[in-house]
Amino acid sequence: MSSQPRLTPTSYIVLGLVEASGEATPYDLKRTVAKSLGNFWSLPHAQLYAEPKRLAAAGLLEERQESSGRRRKYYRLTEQGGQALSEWRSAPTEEMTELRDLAMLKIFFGADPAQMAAAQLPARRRKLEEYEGVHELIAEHAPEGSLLTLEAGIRHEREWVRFWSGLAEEESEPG
Amino acid sequence: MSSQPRLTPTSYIVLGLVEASGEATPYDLKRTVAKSLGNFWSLPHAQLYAEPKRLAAAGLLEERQESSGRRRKYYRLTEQGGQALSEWRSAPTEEMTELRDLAMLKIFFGADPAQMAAAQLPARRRKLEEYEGVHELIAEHAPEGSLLTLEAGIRHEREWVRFWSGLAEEESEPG
DNA sequence: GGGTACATGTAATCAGTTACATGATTTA
DNA sequence: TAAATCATGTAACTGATTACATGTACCC
Repeated sequence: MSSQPRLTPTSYIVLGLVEASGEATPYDLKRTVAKSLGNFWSLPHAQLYAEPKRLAAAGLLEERQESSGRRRKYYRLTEQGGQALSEWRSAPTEEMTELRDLAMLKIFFGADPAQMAAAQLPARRRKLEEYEGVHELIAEHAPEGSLLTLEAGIRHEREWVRFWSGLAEEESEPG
Repeated sequence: MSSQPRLTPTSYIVLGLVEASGEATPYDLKRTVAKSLGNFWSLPHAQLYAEPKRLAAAGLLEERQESSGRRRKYYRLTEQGGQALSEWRSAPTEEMTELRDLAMLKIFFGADPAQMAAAQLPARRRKLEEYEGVHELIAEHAPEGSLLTLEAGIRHEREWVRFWSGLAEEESEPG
């Protein structure tokens, strides 16, 4: 009768993705993460095998295994799992993520800002462009939640680009 | 002769803080983190006991214990530790932290944006004000690195405030 | 002089990461 | 048909978090 283990963000990611799919294998989850969620909250694929198992043991997912061929494991929400997900999702949170940015950590400890900016700026710009491309592609049909997430990501990338631009050494115009 | 264990960000935080102090006990580190670094990269205090021990075993810190009274442990950088820190610090990184924001995760999975905004906005505003207060206090004398870190934090908080403001339900003016 | 908060640390657990392993498809 | 890549998973490790535990100083 499934004593509750601690539910982590990873747990809810799995529950949420399974809900969206109806039924999914860990590999399905992996692909979905790669496409949609992974940009702002990625997970190593091993967790997408381990976590559903935990959740199934806790009674929040139901596991079904193919009896032949690849013997894939399919998961779907149980009543209990659906309820846990709804409760979590509809509970507003004040929690605020820390920056935890490696480049900033180095700067905190005295690294040269201009040098760090030289490495960060192009990477941030690339990422920003990528996001903006995706946004254009999916703006019409994507569910509101994933659009908003993407938009938040874009805003913060823009902020990073502004920030690092300010620290980058000015390239003097040739001529 | 101390085989290198994996050095994590936590390791460099400890090395960096010890370098800044000259010599420090885990409790000193804890207080320093609480004041300066903890806002953008916090650690549970137990790690500030465990990690110096690891680093000492690896030859990057030198441990000295009081022989009486509280028998505190004092740590200072070894040559090797100083070098590891310098190398890490001066290596520019392209790595980009993901957002990993709980509220956004809930929204991704369909939570009501206005409700989430109602919880996030005041919290973000408080944090922003706090940062701005600290900034005014230390702007004159703080080392460049910690000022920049704080400024990055402020910019991102502002972005969050803008973002959630856009999602918050407009309070209709009474009258 | 008894309680409360600060100081200092250890132990146990567990989630997350890395590494390993192998079967099925596709492609050259 | 060999090589490479995709699909599917398990095992081992270890850093991070939580919980526990005790000593010292301060306060009423």
